[in-house]
Parts: sequence; structure tokens; C-alpha cells
Amino acid sequence: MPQQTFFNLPEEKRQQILQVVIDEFAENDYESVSISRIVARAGIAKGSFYQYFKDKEDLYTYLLDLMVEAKKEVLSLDRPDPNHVGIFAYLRWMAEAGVAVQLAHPQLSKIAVRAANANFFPKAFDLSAREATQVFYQRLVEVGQQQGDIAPDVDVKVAAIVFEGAMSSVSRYLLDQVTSGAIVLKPEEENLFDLPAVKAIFTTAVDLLEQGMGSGRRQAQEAYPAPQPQILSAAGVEAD
Amino acid sequence: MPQQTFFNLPEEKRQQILQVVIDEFAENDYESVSISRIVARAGIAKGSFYQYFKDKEDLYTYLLDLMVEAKKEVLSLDRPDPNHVGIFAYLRWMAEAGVAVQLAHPQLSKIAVRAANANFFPKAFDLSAREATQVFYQRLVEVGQQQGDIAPDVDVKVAAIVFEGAMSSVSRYLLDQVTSGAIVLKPEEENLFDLPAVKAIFTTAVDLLEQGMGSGRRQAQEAYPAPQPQILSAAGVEAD
DNA sequence: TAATAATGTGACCAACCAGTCATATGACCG
DNA sequence: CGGTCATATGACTGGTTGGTCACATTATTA
Repeated sequence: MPQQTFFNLPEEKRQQILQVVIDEFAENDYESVSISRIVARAGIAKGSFYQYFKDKEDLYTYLLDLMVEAKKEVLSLDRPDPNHVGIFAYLRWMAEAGVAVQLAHPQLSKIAVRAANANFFPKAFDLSAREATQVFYQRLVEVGQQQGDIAPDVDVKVAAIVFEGAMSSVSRYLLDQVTSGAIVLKPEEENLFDLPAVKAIFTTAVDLLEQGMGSGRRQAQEAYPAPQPQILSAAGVEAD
Repeated sequence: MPQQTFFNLPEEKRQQILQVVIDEFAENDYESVSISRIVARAGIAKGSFYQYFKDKEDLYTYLLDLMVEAKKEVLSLDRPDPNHVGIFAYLRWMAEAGVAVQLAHPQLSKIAVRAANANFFPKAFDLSAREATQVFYQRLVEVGQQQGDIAPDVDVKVAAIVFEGAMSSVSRYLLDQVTSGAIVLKPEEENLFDLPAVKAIFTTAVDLLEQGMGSGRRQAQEAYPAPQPQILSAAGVEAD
């Protein structure tokens, strides 16, 4: 955690420093982030930096904490009950919520993703993010089987792995689209849950996981609005 | 490419240096790899290193090349014809081939994975690995639709993303299992394609993608041997 | 105003980095 | 033997790093 001095800073200056720091960490990975460069870009003295933060790692964990807080905030919203809406709708909600946080904080997300892949990991995170996610999806599949949404002959572990991979792949894709500017977030689209392009992609992806892609699949049902063929193009994304 | 001097080295010494180098790059990411540490661990002089390799990047791209070569070798084997065996069997074969390479060269794989995620990327790789993979899967889905294996109403782009995520997730999982020692490769199991645990996981995963996980899914057909519930445990992996 | 506390500052430090180069070693050839 | 050439060596360079600290400046008290 940063020193009190940092929080005593005038709001404007604090935000400006924070922005420089986030830029640095979003562009470079931990080892390559240079404190000297940060203080130069922020226009503050080296000594000041070390009055705000204990050391480099302190700063790093703080950024990761910011991301965790942002995620917690969204997930504490009106989360649907899986027993009520069904496991696939629940999955869709979770994925949308997750990506909503990512879209709202693209740089912090980038940092968090890098953190999850790095071998250096702050002590603050005892369980690797990936591992935790896998456990979550495994539980999800088990619950799904208990309430009959997921077929009983489905292998729990493999299904969880497929879930995790598919969902994170879609999320990463969306994040890339936003950071590269292919999907533009208009200011009035504050509530990212309602971004039609985002919702449509998840709807489609979850439907694929539920119904499969094979020729034997049922047509998408009413619960999942039929995906328009050009979902992505509609959001300004070229098909090729 | 390393200098000729490197290849003139006595085989044993060359291999030993290579091993140290691979260890270093598997443990650290590019920026954190230290040439000084490498020469210390390898017991050679700094000057010698720079007679073997032009610079740090030269060494790095050489390692990535080794991985590419290993992959090429496997993929040039008796690749099945998607038009003949169907798109899902083809996908399964490709995934198994990919993971076979990874299991054969776990450290190089780790380096390659890191390379794909890093922002620093050697000029040698013009197209990011992820992008190329995505294009590949997209073509795969299109072909699948043309020959009727994949339902025509499936969104190509989203399906490709789901494919990519699911397959890479399974691969990564298997790689983790091997590097952590949870799956043990016996020396006689040289042909990794025949490792039952590996085959079973891919069979299950691909079946999930084809048939879906929902309660409406068809039972796995004869073409995909019914997955035993305890596939992973059978390979020495605890379910939890 | 004087005293005290909080904050700002940048020269400085030891450690490390990638990369160089003059010199030494030894193998081969005539 | 002398000469040539490939290879081995590690002290050295110029630069950067994260972090420190004596001192200067400003804010807050009394």
C-alpha cells in the first residue's frame, strides 16, 4: 500500500502520477518498468516517489489491487442466481461482468493479464489467478450438472478447462478490439452491460458451448437472441 | 542465427551451453535474462559467448527458431485430410500434434508462449502468433461449414475464437501437468500421440465443442471413444 | 514571528547490465 | 622451427537500475 503522503496529494497531481504509472506498467512488464523513467515522465523527483511508495513492488501490488477492487465492485452488483436463470445464463452474466471491468479499465486489465502470466508474482496473491479461475469453472460445471443444465456424462475437469479457455479467449479478443480502437466506446454507453456488440458475442459464444457447433446442434432458442451474422462488423470490426 | 563458431563446438559443450541458455530463458522473460549469469552458469567467458552469438536477440530468436523447427517437423507428418476425416477429427489431430511438440519440448514451449504474450517481439516474427492462429481457426470453421460438419448458422469469427481459446487452454493445462510432474512421460512413450491420457482429453474437449455441453447433447458417438469419467486421475492427476 | 512538522529535491551509491577488445592460448600447416 | 588462424579470456566501458539521504522548501502550528 502507498504511504499516506500519496493520498494527501492534491487530487489532480495524484491522478496524474497514477496515470503515468499505469501507462508505464501497461507498456512494459515488471522488470522493464523504470522508476527513473516514471519520475521523469511524471515530472517529480526520485525522492518524492519513494515518499509515496515503499518500493517498486509496493507500487505494483497497488495497481493490481486497484484492478481487484474494480472487479469486486462490479461482481457485487445484482448477480443473478444460477439456480434460477440456469447455468449458461449465469455464465454469460459472469463473462459479461468480467469483460465490463476490462473494458472500463483496459490498461489495468493488461497489467493484470501480464501478472497472471508472469513467474514473478507478488506475495499478496497466494493463489495464481488462473488456478482460482479453473476452480471456479469446475464448481460451475458441477452445479450445472446437479440442476440438469449440463449433461451428466460431461467430464467436469475437461469441461471446466474448455469453459475457461473459451471465455478468456473471447474476453481477450474484446479487450484487444477496444485497446486497438476497433470497438469504440461512446461516452453515453457508460453501462457496458448494454453494449450490444459485447452482449451479442457472449451470447453467441455461450450458445456454442451449450449447443455445440456440430451439424446436429439445435437452432439458438429464444432465450438467446439469434446472433446476427454480422455482429462484429456492426461494431466496426472487419470480418477480414 | 548463431555464428559458425558455435556449431564448430564439440557436441557435448554445445549442448551444455544450449541447456543453460534454455534454462535461463525458460525461467526469466527476455528483459530479465542476464548474459553475465548465463556465462557464469555455463562456465565460459563473456567474450566466448559473443563469439557464439551476435547478441542477446540473436540468441533469443535462435531459441524460437528451434521451437518452430520442432513444430514444423511434427506437422509435416501424416497429416489427415480434413475433407476425408471430417473437421473435428482434423482439429483433434492438429491439437494433439501441437501438444505433442509442447510435451517433447516443455521449456522451449514456455519460451514460445511467453514470446507470444510479450510486447517485445523479434522482427523475425512478422505476424503475431495469436493472430495467425486465429486466422487458421477461422479457415477451419469455414471449411467445416462448407462440408457440412459445422452448422451453417454458426458465427465464423466467434466460433474461431472459442476454438482457439478452448484448444490452447487444454494444451496449456497439459503442459502445466507435465512441467509440474503430474503427468509422467515414460521413456518408452516416445510417440506422444499414443499417450492415452493426452488423447482422451482432446477427444473429450473436441466432442464438447461439437456436441455442446447442454442437456440436449447427443451421447458421444463411436468415432469418439466414450471418455472415462476418471481420465485425468488415471494419469496421476488428482481431481481436486 | 518562531518553532515544528511535512513534503520536495536531485546528487549520489553500489550493483548490475550488454557488449567490446587487446591479449593469450593452442591447433594446424609448411 | 616459425607462421597463421580459429578460438578463449576477462578486465573494462558507458550506461541504467532501484534505492538513499542530507538538505531545501513549504505548511502548520503556537
